[in-house]
Amino acid sequence: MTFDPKDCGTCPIRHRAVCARCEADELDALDGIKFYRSFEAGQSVIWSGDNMDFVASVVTGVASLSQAMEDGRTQMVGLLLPSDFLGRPGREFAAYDVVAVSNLTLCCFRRKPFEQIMLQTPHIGQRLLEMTLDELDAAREWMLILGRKTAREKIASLLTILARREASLALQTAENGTSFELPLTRESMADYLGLTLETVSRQMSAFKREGIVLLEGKRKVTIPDFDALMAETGDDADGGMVA
Amino acid sequence: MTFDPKDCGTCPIRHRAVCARCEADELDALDGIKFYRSFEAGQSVIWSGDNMDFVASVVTGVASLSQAMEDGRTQMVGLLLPSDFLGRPGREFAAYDVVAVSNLTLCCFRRKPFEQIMLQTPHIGQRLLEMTLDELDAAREWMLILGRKTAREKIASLLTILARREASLALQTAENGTSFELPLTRESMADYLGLTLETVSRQMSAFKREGIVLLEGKRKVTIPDFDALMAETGDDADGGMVA
DNA sequence: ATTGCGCTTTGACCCAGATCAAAATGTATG
DNA sequence: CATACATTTTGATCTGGGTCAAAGCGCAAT
Repeated sequence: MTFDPKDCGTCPIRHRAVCARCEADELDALDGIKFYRSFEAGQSVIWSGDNMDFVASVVTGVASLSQAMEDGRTQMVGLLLPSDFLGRPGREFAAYDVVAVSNLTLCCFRRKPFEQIMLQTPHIGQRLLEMTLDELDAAREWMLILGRKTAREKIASLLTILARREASLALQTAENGTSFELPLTRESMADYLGLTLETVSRQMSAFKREGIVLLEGKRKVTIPDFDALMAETGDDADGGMVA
Repeated sequence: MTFDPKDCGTCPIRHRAVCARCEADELDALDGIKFYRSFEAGQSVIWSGDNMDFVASVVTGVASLSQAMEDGRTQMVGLLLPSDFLGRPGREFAAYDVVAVSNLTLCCFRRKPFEQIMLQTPHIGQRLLEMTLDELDAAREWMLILGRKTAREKIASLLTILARREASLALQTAENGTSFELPLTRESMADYLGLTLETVSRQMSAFKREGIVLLEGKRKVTIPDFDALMAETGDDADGGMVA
């Protein structure tokens, strides 16, 4: 099925995005205020403090939210994958720097009318609440990673998270281990984890040396034994994230 | 005005909590499923993984949410002050350890009926969404602190946050600087900031020695020059948190 | 093929904060 | 008011990850 921007029925994130619970007439209302925007890998979507007159769903690709300190230190505070929501209803100015980590397509809604529609459409607010609560849980797991884990555990945790997301969004798990395209550069990984890119590189090399991950080229990652990787995250064995 | 548990009109968090936007009849519905619980400083409210059949608003006092790793490392991931919401509608088991940091009073709602009422009362869902978005912003500011700030900047940031909260909840700023009761032990501060308690103590001593904060006893904190403290946080001078 | 450029790897060294240990403050209890 | 226990402070030492520096890739453009 190819994606026809005119028809939400063909949209790849139709049943996971903020519009997931909408009925046909509700989709029509949204359709009237929506437009698509695309960005190439590396491009900036918006800068913190800029006026932001839209909110959006990530349709394809990956975007990062990050905060910068004036001396240049940077911390990624959000990683948006397909179906994730960008922006905050009621907020006029962007709170974070948003960058297209890979090629990116957004389904944008003009903010003011979106807020209006939201008032009349409980389904949207309900879904947004659910998504926001999920993001808050993810942020809290991330805080444990940032505050208490070693560099090695941080890398293992990130790979685990990416592998799981891949598995949930995609295809099937090949028997010979999980395998996916790393959407992040070493620097982005460092910004995600509160490390330097050198430390990220060293730990990746260590995992490669130990056979816990296999690297083809710089970006293709294969995890032959997912449990072995999990054991390095420092988390409970029983995959019991957010119990 | 003294607080009469029978009458939401006298409730100190009436216009900030999850029920802030409720009309009289909506409050009545909530009233039918609510009950109060109190905890002494240090007591556990609930353990991660426990069955949690209520959600709640903090009425008075302070509670912490934290995550523990099996080897004992602990990271605080939420600090709930009066009017903050505890629990997640639709979630059966607690995701975090919740501890009463100071003496604590909760206004609890039985979870199942609360979820029911929420479906019929957009005002509650709307307010909860707003509060959750605020918490997500706070979590993201916190992630910058955990990932990129020095110990000194972390302490300054925490004191700034507490002082600001105090200022917003309370009275007036005395001309001779802000002053408040530190609700956290050195260990809790360490858990909040991803440090050890020794490092927290050393940095507090340094600020005291430099006259940036004044300590009476172990808990009473006075900040003679708020801008001087702000300058130590590493944030933009123009107080422009979450722009 | 060669140059250039962005990204990654690797090495050598250093330091902020962790760890280990002890003393100094409270502050409850009998 | 002495004892016991929790909390905090301070000191001495160690180390994981940061910093600085220099090679190694790929890959695109000429």
